[in-house]
Amino acid sequence: MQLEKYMEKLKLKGYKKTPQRRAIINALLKSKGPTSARDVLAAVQQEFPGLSLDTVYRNLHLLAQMGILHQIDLRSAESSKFEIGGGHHHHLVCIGCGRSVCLEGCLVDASFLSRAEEHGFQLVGHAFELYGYCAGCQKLGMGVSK
Amino acid sequence: MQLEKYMEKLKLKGYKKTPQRRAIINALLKSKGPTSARDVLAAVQQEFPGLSLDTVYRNLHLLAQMGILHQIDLRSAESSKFEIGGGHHHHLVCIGCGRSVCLEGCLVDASFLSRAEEHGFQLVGHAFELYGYCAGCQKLGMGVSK
DNA sequence: CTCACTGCAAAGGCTTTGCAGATTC
DNA sequence: GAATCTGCAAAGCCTTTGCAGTGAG
Repeated sequence: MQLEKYMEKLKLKGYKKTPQRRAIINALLKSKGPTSARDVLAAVQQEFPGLSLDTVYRNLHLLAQMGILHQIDLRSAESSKFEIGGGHHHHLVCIGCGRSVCLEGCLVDASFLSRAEEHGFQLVGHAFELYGYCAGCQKLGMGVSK
Repeated sequence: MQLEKYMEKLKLKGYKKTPQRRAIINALLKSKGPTSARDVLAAVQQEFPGLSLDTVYRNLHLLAQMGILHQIDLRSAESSKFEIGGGHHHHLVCIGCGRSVCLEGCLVDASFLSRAEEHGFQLVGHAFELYGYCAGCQKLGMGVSK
């Protein structure tokens, strides 16, 4: 069970195990892919009706700071998204209509990782996005003329 | 001269060559790496004191929609950033202190590009970021304990 | 002369912060 | 009992939108 592992991690750092926190982490674990603060609130709503958006934000930042989750800002998104653990989802974002497609798999280049280590970094995650025009938008003449 | 090439591209699409537009594109060309709307405004300020932030936003979106520049939202940044042309800068972002380091070079994986094409996308750019803890923050005990 | 563009001002949306009370340990 | 955490409310920022006047073609 991942949930309790994370709660324990928080406790070790002097943070408290509150039911709200537990619900938020649980929502993130159940969600697949990038999740916004509002998404979390919605997911937790039925199990925890009184939870406020402020609390979600505060916990999201705390968890991100601890490396439990990392924040990724998708170009197409209207708000910041967070992703827990190691599930990698990369995106193909259309500049024309804003729609995005998920690409399975992950291209982690070993040379890049080693370069990160040269800088003394301890890596916890990454994000990769491709930008372009989808087929539909190209038909509408939005693409780059060659 | 890149500037006039872009202005011409705009004209072809029916957009007008305004001095404000020229100043904005010029600022982006001179800037190295990701630039925010406010950065552009500041850069243009001395050459074009009256330029408004709204105009910067509108032009940034227009240029992004045309594929002249692409928008990247860096996790560490407080606002959206735009990058012109094909100069690739990837980043190593510290979760602890928010500082980021530029990584030269670019890992464009051929298999990813071909997968984008399978979706019918016409690519114009991409962004890649690594998240972790810098040496300083690890010393402060912010890293992930093993 | 027409259509696009700019500035101004106001509104919108996401996110953060201050504070008092409740909760964990 | 002490320190953290939550909710509420308000403020802060970045960004977008409406509108009238200006400017390019």
